[in-house]
Amino acid sequence: MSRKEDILNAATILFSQKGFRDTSSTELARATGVAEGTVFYHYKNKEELFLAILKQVREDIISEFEGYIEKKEFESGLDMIESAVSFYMYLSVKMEHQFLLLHRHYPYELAEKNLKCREHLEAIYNCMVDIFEQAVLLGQKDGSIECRHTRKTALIIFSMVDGIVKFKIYNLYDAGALFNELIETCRKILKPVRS
Amino acid sequence: MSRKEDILNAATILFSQKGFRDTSSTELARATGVAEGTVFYHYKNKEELFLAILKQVREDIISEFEGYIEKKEFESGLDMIESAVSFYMYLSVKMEHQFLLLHRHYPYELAEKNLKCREHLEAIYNCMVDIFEQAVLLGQKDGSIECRHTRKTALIIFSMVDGIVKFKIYNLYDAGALFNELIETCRKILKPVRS
DNA sequence: TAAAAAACTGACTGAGCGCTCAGTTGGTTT
DNA sequence: AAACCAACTGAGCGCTCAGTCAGTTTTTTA
Repeated sequence: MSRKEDILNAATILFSQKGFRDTSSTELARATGVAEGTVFYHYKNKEELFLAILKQVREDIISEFEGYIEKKEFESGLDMIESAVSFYMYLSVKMEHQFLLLHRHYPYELAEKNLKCREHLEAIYNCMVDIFEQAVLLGQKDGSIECRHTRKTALIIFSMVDGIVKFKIYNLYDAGALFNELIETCRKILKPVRS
Repeated sequence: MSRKEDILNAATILFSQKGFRDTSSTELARATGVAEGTVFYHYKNKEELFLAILKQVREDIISEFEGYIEKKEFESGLDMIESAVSFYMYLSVKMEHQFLLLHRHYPYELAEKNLKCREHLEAIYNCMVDIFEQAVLLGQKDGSIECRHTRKTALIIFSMVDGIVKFKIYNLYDAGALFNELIETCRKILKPVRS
């Protein structure tokens, strides 16, 4: 792995754990095992390094999700939603640093003034909500799901899962303990009413 | 209002908008209209000021919620849940600075090393989840709600609403547009299955 | 009304910050 | 062997920061 990648990887962890502002360039250099100047040789400043990280996060998360959706076969739309929820929870552990970074405030602050940053964030969220939406659409066709507003329902399911993951990340509640309940809740929200 | 309160109020807004680290003591002083030394006369350092803010947030949010629950009469447990959800969304606008502060990462980071901070955060979340739980319990008694795990269900409903509010705060999606859908989703999650 | 106490001031400090740049290195080309 | 180059180094620069403190003003007390 190149030095440039080393710096990016170390910075991903440090920024996610300590925050962008609270991670000094001295720390970045020491964590990577290079001189401070090397950091700025590869990235012209801290902000550019952060954007490079976000680009990487975007590519990693999207390729993970799309790879998963492509590979797996789903019995129904409802099954696809449940799978997507499970996979999101699994990814939040596997890619904990990246997810922690996305649950910090800095990216959204930077997005206010930096178009590229906003683009990365939107790409990440759109990819994920799109998959939920696809699943709802599929379920509406095959009859496993019944709901009025496809996009809005996808958003609500997503925000519910994301909210649970946030609780875990912030050490407020254990997300794992809520997993079964979460899947059951999805079914309740989406399953056709038997009347 | 005393100077001390002035500083606390100005700091609440600045910390919520710019973050703890990115708000300098010079800025705090200028925003309040006092000398820099005055800030440190009343609060021995920035962290203590932050804790004082969090204590205030805790008291304000809890008194708002408890005041609301005490005053209002609810037709049923389900009605109480819906009211609580609405009230949470209403409060997130009315007390936008306080809510924004709670959606930042800093409080949870400080909570890792500062017991008092952790206590404030837990008190805030417990108060809110408790109200949701009370409503679920009430609904289980009066038949308007059917669910297996009271606390877990309360947590999921809460995290869903909190997730939606986060989207609004981070400028990703408009929470208002999702309000009706949100209430409808609560009903789906909680209403007894008519079979 | 004088003394004491509390509130307040703002210039100042040392530490730490992001970032620069002149210089070194080791490998490749001429 | 001379010239070249990208990669890398780390001391140091200008600047900002949280926090201090000696001194002043305002309020309370006796």
